[in-house]
Amino acid sequence: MELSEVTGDRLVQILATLANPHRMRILAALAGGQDYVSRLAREMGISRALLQVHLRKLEAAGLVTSRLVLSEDGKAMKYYDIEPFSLHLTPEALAAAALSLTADQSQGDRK
Amino acid sequence: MELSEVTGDRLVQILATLANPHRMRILAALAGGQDYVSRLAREMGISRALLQVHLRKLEAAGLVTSRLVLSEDGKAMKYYDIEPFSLHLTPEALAAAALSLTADQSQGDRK
DNA sequence: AGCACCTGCAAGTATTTGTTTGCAGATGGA
DNA sequence: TCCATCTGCAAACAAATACTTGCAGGTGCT
Repeated sequence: MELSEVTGDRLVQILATLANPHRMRILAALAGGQDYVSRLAREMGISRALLQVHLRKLEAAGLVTSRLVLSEDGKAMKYYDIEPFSLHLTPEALAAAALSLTADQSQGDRK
Repeated sequence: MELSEVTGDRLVQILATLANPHRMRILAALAGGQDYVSRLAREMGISRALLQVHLRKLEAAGLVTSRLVLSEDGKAMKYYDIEPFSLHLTPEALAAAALSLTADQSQGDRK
């Protein structure tokens, strides 16, 4: 995923997702290879519930992908992989992205 | 500012600061040249108080710098400039940054 | 003095985000 | 059956962020 391919709103979402210690560690762990939820939770020393919440955010932001895999012994395991990305943040790049931010509040109507 | 120069904690701070529509627009505006608070607020159509809050965050993250300038007509204006940065975010780069995240909670003590 | 500019900040509230706890369902093996 | 493993999620609470409002101080010009 490249910076030029994302809208301003999506970039905000991606950055907000990356801006969290837990999620940064999760990505770091997955950078070393795919893993499934329970094991990853054990390795990181955090609760499965908490990990799941963060994984959902990461997936919503498109930074990781998941797939359900049936292990040899019949257990259903959910594996997560990193979705490669390369975002080169510079003032100019952000300025370009800012152009595609949705209106919302803030602009146009000062009283 | 380069990615290799910042710690994981600082990277989290920087990303959290960038992950906001207002701040992204502010950077976009400043990318076009320095500006002072009141004028910038007018151009963006947001309140000065709100702008100041965001500018303080941007400055705390080291993304902009400020200096007080006395205009010809005696008014004290606070000018803000962008502090150039170039952060190339990739899974590997984040994994490296994650190594320098401070301990806090999350790691080491699963019960 | 009154108005138009410039600055700064804190208190209070609204909103969003993060975390825990608890429950539920499934499989395989002892 | 009971235990260990895997999954999922929502409700409730805690904490961090965002935003508004209101006040205060300054200069210069009419």
